[in-house]
Amino acid sequence: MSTPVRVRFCPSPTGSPHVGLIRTALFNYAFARHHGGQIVFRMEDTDRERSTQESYDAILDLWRWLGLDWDEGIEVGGPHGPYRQSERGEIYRDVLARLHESSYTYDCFCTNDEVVARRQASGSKMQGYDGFCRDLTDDQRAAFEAEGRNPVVRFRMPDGSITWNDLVRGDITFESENVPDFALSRANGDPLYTLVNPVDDALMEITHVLRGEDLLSSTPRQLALFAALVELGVAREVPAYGHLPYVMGQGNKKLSKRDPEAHALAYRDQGFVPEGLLNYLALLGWAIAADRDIFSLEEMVEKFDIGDVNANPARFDLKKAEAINVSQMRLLSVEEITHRALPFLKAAGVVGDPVSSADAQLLELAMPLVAERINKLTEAPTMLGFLFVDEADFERHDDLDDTARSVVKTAYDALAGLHEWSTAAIEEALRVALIEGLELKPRVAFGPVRIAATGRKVSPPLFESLELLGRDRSLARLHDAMSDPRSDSQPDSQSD
RNA sequence: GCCCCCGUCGUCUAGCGGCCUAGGACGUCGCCCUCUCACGGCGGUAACGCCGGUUCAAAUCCGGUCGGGGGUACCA
Repeated sequence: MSTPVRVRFCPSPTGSPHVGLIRTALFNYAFARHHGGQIVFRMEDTDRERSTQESYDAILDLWRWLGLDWDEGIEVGGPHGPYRQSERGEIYRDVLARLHESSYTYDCFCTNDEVVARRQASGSKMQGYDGFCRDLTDDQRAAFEAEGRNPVVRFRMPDGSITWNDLVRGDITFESENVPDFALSRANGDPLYTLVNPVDDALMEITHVLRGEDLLSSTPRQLALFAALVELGVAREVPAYGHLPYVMGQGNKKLSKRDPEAHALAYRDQGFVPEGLLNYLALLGWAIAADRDIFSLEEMVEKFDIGDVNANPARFDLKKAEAINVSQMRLLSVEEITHRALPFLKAAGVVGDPVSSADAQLLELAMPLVAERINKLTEAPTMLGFLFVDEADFERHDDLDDTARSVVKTAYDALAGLHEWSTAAIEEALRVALIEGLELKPRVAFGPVRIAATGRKVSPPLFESLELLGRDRSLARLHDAMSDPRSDSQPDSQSD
């Protein structure tokens, strides 16, 4: 009987959440759910300078939008709380005291400049802390304190080597001599990530740590600390570690917060569906099968194996992300697309909030026309606006030249006498008048009519659109278009 | 400098010794479908960084080399 899997989401609420953060969360999610395990969500807000409530809220928004749920942690509570590290100061102070009692740590009074100066003086090529304060005498301590210096607490790295079997990369070994003693708390007493992250993993009984490759080199330090925590009875066991590959941007650098495509929330705002973003992110380092790349979160959970994760960095490709998103959108029903597009339609003022019953009815008829041709939810308002706008506010976004206006006139004449205002009748009338009568190519014939009726070169299918627009509005717009050039000149001025 | 990670089409990847004259997807190019757009269909393009070894056989295993990335904080 193996111990149940427990993983954690542990973002730092600094700035706008990054897609790499989501990728990491997604893999943790898939791993935990695949094994029927639990997910703990804690906020690592020990950096008081950079942590913000705004960022905290954005992270929660994002997780909820994506549907990455958790079992324990912020917002939902649990037996190992509180789940904001800023509220766990007491716990860290206690652990620090116990580590100190057992001489796992020591006070260090050095400034960074002093360390660098000593390194240079000795001609050492090593960097990082040199262990100067490891064995201070009482007199030395007193001297530093007399200077008014406050010490940081450093962890005493044990001798030997540290090896772990990385879930993604296999055996990795560091020699301790290459891992300098590191600080666990600031001189002002504030705990640092180096302490807080392993301590909480221990206390929250995390069994598997899947995190970004950027943290790989801090793993030997955490493992050494963990060994001490186990000795002290703070930790039950050392979790397994797996380091996920980087998400790269353009060129050969990490996708940074500077890159616009790094901001996860932007995808929601640009009209991606969560299924699309998640599916694309899953592809960054993992594949469900050799010949398939469209799948649901549920399918990912079912098939996910951390051992299958690729160790090499993946470049974020917006084009592919968009393509995957389109594929996911096509899998949604018209009703679902309508539901998802509604906030965008409201925001654009295409429909009111709440939606009137007339608009709701029209929407139900119109959405089938656009659901399968929009690639992002934000395209819905652009495509549907012409149907909902008041006639007084209707405007044409594309121009008509004289030839086009004469086509519109012919179309108007053909439609004005129509007995039945249906898609089929409209199409028949326009084809007879324009294709057969004027002998025009379809695109030359219908383009001007489209612009006249919808205001744009791109719209839902024309005949259906005219039917939905209704006879009166359609004819009025055509009439307006054929007689009202947007320039100063009048249409009949040239016949003088 | 030192330490660690990584190396298959432009990009994401499949491949875990023979099924590979290396498969899929995105991109790109050409064609088809077509009332616009989007979708869709067909076809083309394009990769195992290099050098050694192990083996009857290597993209797959080993060593080296080169290249890329990260770390080397009182950030996370």
